[in-house]
Amino acid sequence: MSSAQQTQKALLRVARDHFAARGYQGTSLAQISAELGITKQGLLHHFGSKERLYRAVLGQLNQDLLQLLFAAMDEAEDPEDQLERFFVALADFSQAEQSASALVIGALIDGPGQAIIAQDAPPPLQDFLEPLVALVQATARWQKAGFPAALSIAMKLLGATCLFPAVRSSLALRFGPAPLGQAEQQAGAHLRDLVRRMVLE
Amino acid sequence: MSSAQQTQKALLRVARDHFAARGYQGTSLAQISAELGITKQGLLHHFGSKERLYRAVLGQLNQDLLQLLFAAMDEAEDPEDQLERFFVALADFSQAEQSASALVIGALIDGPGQAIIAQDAPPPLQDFLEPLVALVQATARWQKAGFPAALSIAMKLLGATCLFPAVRSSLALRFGPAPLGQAEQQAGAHLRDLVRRMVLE
DNA sequence: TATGCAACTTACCACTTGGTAAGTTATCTC
DNA sequence: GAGATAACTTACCAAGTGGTAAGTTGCATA
Repeated sequence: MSSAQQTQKALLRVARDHFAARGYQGTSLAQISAELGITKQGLLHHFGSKERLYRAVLGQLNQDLLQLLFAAMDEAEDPEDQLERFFVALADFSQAEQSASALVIGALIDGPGQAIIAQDAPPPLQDFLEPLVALVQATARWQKAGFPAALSIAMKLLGATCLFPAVRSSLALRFGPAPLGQAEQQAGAHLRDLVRRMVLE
Repeated sequence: MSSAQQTQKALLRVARDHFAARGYQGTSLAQISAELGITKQGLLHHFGSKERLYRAVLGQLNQDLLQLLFAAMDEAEDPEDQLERFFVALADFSQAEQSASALVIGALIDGPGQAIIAQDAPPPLQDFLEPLVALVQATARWQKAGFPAALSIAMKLLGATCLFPAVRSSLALRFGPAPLGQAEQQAGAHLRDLVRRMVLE
């Protein structure tokens, strides 16, 4: 990997954490570049604008999610098992990369529609959402219910998976770090149970 | 009701919609006051600061959620039925008041921890979260699992309920308004099913 | 050694942000 | 009618925003 790609990856990593922790509007290029030890304009040199930087972060996230999804689809035969594996993998991923779930929620909430992302650009995470909904629709339980039903179910599963990791630090302040640690340990099993119950007849 | 209270309610309503649609950081006092037809300083006169205005909005939301929760608890005997009724009521409420679910997610994500809300102040929605978790813990399935498990389950149910309404407009742009309308119609039934499957043994 | 180019930096810029100070107007009570 | 108080307004302000322009540095290749 060239050193240019290395630096870009480092920039993206720091930018991703800032966007995840404070949202798009709450993140300033000055903050990111200060943490990187470069000037704001050095950051702009690589990505051109704040919006393009955000899109690059979401593009990376999109790839990560797609990789999790396809890996889960390779590991199992039935769509039901594939979904279960994917969401558990997503929960694990969100636990390891604290930023992921907050980014997912943020990208969905202020993805298109608001002025953050240009309307002609492809909506962020769309490449990931479409096969996910298709996978829900491939299950025996939901294949006759139509696309809107599959979309509704997919969003419920995604919400159940992503909210907890995204608000983890907030909950730790509310209920104490010890209960939160225990809750986090059990979250994976609970999620597996939830997905199975929603996907099996 | 005095006219002062009436105007304050109108201010809160408009502010709530802005905070819900664009988040705390993305909302400016100038935008809110422009929509209200008053000056930014007229708005500050009532609430003192942006943070206090936000806290007032979240306080109102907290009351609304508590009312839904207690109403559900009055309507049924078993904690399982109470939970089912509450989450369906919350979904209906989120459909009527488009801002509610986005506010819930926002309040949880950037509630305490970040610099938005002063750390000594009580965390927003805490009065609502505690009885909700307690209600989960009162069910036969989860009462032996301990508080952390109940917290994990409560957040999953909340995420499953709130994500879809919060990202509704974004999804409408992605998949078209017609499928979204159908998905919205079925979301209540899906949610009822999900809560029941997670709460019953 | 010369050329070119990516990777920056310094210096700005126009604009918006939340917030303060002081003054004005209307309303309500005594 | 007098006085107080709530409900504003106009006029600012310092700080921070994303972004542009122009220059500098260092390295790779011809």
